[in-house]
Amino acid sequence: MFAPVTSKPDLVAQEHEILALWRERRTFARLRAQNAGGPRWSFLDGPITANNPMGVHHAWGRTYKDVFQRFHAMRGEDQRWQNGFDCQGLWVEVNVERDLGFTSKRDIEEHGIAEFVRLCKQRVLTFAARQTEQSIRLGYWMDWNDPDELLRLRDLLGADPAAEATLAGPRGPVTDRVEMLVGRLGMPELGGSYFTFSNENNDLIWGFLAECHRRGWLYKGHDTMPWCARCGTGISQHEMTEGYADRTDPGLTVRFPLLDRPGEALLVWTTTPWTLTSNVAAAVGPGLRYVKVRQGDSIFWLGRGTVQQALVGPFEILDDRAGSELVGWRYRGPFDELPAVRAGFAAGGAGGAPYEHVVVAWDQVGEDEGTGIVHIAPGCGAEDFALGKSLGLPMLAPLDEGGTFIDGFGFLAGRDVRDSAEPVVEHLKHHGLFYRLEPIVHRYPHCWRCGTPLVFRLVDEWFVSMGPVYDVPRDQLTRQQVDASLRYQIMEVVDGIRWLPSFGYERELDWLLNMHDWMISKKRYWGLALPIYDCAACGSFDVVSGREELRARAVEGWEQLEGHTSHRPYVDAVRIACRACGAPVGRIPDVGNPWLDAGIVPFSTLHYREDPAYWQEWFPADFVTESFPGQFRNWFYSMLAMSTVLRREAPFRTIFGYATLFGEDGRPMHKSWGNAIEFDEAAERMGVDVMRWMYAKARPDDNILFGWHAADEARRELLVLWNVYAFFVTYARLAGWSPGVEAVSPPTPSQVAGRPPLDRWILSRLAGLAARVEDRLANYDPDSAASVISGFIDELSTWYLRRNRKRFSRPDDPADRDAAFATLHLTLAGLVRVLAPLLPFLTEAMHQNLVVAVGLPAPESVHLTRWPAPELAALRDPALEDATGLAQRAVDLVRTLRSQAGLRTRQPLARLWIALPGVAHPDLDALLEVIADEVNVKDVVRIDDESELVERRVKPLLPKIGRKLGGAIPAVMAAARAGAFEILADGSVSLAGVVLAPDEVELLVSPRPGTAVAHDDGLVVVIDTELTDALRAEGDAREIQRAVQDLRREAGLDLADRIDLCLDLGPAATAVGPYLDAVATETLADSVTSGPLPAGWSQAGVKISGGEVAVALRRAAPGGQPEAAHG
RNA sequence: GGGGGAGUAGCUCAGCGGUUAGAGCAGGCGUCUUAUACACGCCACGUCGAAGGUUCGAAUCCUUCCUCCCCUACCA
Repeated sequence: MFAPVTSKPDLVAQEHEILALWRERRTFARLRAQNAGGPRWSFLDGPITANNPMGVHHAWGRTYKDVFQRFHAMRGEDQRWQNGFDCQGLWVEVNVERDLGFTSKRDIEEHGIAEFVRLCKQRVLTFAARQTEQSIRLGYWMDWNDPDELLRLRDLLGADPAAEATLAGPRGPVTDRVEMLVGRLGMPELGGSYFTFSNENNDLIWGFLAECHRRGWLYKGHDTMPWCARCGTGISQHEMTEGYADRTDPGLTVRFPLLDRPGEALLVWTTTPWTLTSNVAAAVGPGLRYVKVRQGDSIFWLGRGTVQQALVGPFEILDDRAGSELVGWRYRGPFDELPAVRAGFAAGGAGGAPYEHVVVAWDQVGEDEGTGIVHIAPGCGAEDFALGKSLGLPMLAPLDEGGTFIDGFGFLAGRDVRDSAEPVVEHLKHHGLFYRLEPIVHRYPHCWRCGTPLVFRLVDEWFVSMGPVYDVPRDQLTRQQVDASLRYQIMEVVDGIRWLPSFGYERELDWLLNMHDWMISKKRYWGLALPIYDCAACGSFDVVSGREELRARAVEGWEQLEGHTSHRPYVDAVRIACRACGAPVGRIPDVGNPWLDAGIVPFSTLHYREDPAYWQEWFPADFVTESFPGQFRNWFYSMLAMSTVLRREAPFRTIFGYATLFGEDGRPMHKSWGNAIEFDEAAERMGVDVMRWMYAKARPDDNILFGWHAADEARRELLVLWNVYAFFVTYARLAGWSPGVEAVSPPTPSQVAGRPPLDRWILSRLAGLAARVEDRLANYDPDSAASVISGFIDELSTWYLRRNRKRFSRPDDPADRDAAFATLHLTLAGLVRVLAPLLPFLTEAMHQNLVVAVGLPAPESVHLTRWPAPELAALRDPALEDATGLAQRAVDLVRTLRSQAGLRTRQPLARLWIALPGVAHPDLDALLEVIADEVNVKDVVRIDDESELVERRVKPLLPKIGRKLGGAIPAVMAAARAGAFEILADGSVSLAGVVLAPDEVELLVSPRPGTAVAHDDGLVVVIDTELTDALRAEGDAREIQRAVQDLRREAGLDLADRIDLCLDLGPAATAVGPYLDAVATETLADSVTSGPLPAGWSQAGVKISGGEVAVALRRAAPGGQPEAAHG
């Protein structure tokens, strides 16, 4: 017997029950065991940063991951089920700093790097545990670590990283030092999620870098890079994605007095006053015109095209020269008295001779902004650096890592660059160099992590060369050219990948073509220790390929690393002998760009090094998916680059990208905007199946607008399904119906041949659904799968069930009733399997009741069943589906007609005529009865010739005749609309003085007003609107019945309660009398009496055609009627 | 700054040469229903961002402009 089902389910409570059920029965472990050894489907998880609780935007991607994994599991495919956590890098550092109240790198060093790194590891474990719990709540099936164990490990790490501890692994307990256990997480002996801080991950990155070095692609660059003063690190081009934001800066115009032209000065504009301290040149455009102007006592030089924007107040033009004539003029710099400037100029530029400020030519100079004369500080700007390098100018670098002016910069020394604008301006004013200051708003790069505006700083960083860009199309490159350029090799790999949506392919290629070399170093603490050994003695450098090599080559400090993971500070202690000169050399202090950590995952997690056979089996991944904004230059890129270097092949076959999640108002979720929804809150208020349904239905390449209203909409849809299920269970319980064994064996067409056409129809639709959804999911098209399912639920509810409702509640034909139950049961049980990957909880709840609770010999979880399409395939009957579709449309047409004629459906009609030209199907007669029943018509008459019921129209086909007729078109169209045409014998049409060939027009039929409606297939329906007294009386009886049913509900009666009924019919009594038996049956009335209504009964009035009628009822005394209760 | 996309009903969007511009949601009215949750029917003259142009015909193609979004960038 099925367990009772409420029509108002508590989905959230139910989800918690299902989670407990899965835990208790170890359902996921059984699924893995069941599929072990099956054909492989390799999914590679993009690691989620374990730095905060997961958000609803993560839940979107994780829903996709779970849907596809569950789907492939239902096809019997073996999978790895490994989640990943991204662990290293600035994300974590910034939060740990914040927790500790740190504001600079000095704070970290004073606190101790070892302790800081340990806190970073602990933070990762904290949020890995948290995200694990949340993911489990989402129904995301993965080989999760026990979150409590992760937290225990975190606490042990905090207590004593060197202590021994034991973890339970899939192959038995593993004992090691706590720190090393943390480093071994995700390895086969421990199982569970992979962590990018793992020993294996870091070691394989060393191998990758060593390989880059072996090929000569790794180098140290000396350049001005964008730099975050707060984080104390360079920002690579890869990280600039979300780094630009509008910012207001001082737009400062200053005077550079000319040494050889007394009283004259260059006017120079800058938005970064601090860089004036390091000015070495002023650049003019050699092709631009420059003018000398007088303003009061002052004489300035500036670009002719800039005088309006740059000058304040009246001026007089005294001279006009080409920029090239200004080149070589000497001027006095704004900060010449600073020791650092004097020293730098004395040392000179590339030539070594002492240097003076001078005007130089630069073809990049424009006149759109500023004064047409550009202040050049090669130590403070990327383009300045390039220019300075080409001209051999001296370079002044005023800032240290923390963005503080270094010694030698006088009154600015020790001052933070972010607070330097005002003192610089004061200094200029004091020295008479100030001209003008006004704020300017412009796009300026900011640190992607902490939001601090970046400065440009002269630094040494390490790069992986992407190779040359050739000035020819890709298909004209030679083999040698490609072999010499990593970027083109990656492009070749990209060619072999399926990109969804397809524009991803173009975008990735575009990025690859335009990207700069990959800056991999970060002057930070928590991250991959770059295995680069840069020898100060001889200037050569070496890259160590792994921890084993380091051990073998260590000449000192190994004992300090022993027992620790290869992180700072312990790894910094090790020195090796320089291969070139033999001197002991230590590691550079830099850590790695975090995308190295995620990019190596196709190798590290698949045991590339330790188990090549395993790697061969699972590489490349069949599928990866992440949100695409930003990932083209991050995870996608780093995986592609690393796989290309190591193997020159694609690390994944299909990549599925999806867009961005916003709040319901279309803006990014933001706590202070009130549109943010936390994952936990969403899960416990809307339920995760509702969330998953929203995600599944969203178009992946569109942004999703997530909110409570959207959730209500999704929930309503799920409740339609739930209500079908609740209906089924309610009536099956009332009827005492249970499914037989045949309910779980694939039904054959002959088994269902005797059932009514609508039964066979819904089963055919189900079979089609399973096939279609399989096709969609196999092609990574989840939204289309969801909408197909949506359509099916709709027709199951509003057509199949609506039409067949009575069959479930009537005992008069038990065979038919059982057929209805069996059909609906099979349909629901099958639908649940098709939906299982998308809605794991709702479907499991239904499966438990529909299949498991009644003892059917089937898997104990819907997620252990196989994809149902193959076993259902034989039930497909396209011809029946077509015929039924026609009937559905006919019903729609009749409803429209009734509505137009003011005849409610409750009022029976004598007959309708229907024309079905050319339709023949063995079930047609039965379907016509379905129509008659649905629209409450006594008799359906099929006619072949609809000509008397319709009028003809002609529709000229404009695309065909447009060119030919030209200006005559308006007249032709008007004639067609007016019906002023003649159909000639050969089928051509004459109108408005023109004859159109048969293939130039379309002949249509349309209803004569007030009678019928034609449909596109030539389907025509007409109703007989004439009402006889008998029809009216029957309609009245139905009206009374409706009133009684409403009254039952008002009185709070149960579905099966029997009643005593009393009617005060008045003059209508005679006419309605013959139909009262039927009313009694439908309303479960044991007795029907007439006359004045008894006091104390529930009462109501109802209008019928014959006047006003009053009804009253009460619950009948139990046992008053021997007949068994039936709905 | 460069490149791309988009501006259509209150909201989300479809239509992308064919004369009467559609759908879903929200709203209004009605119908059906002891599955009370729905569903169905009807209701949209909206300057199709603005202005020009091409055409028999423009939301659709072209030009200019306005607004927004995305990608991209070393601009002072």
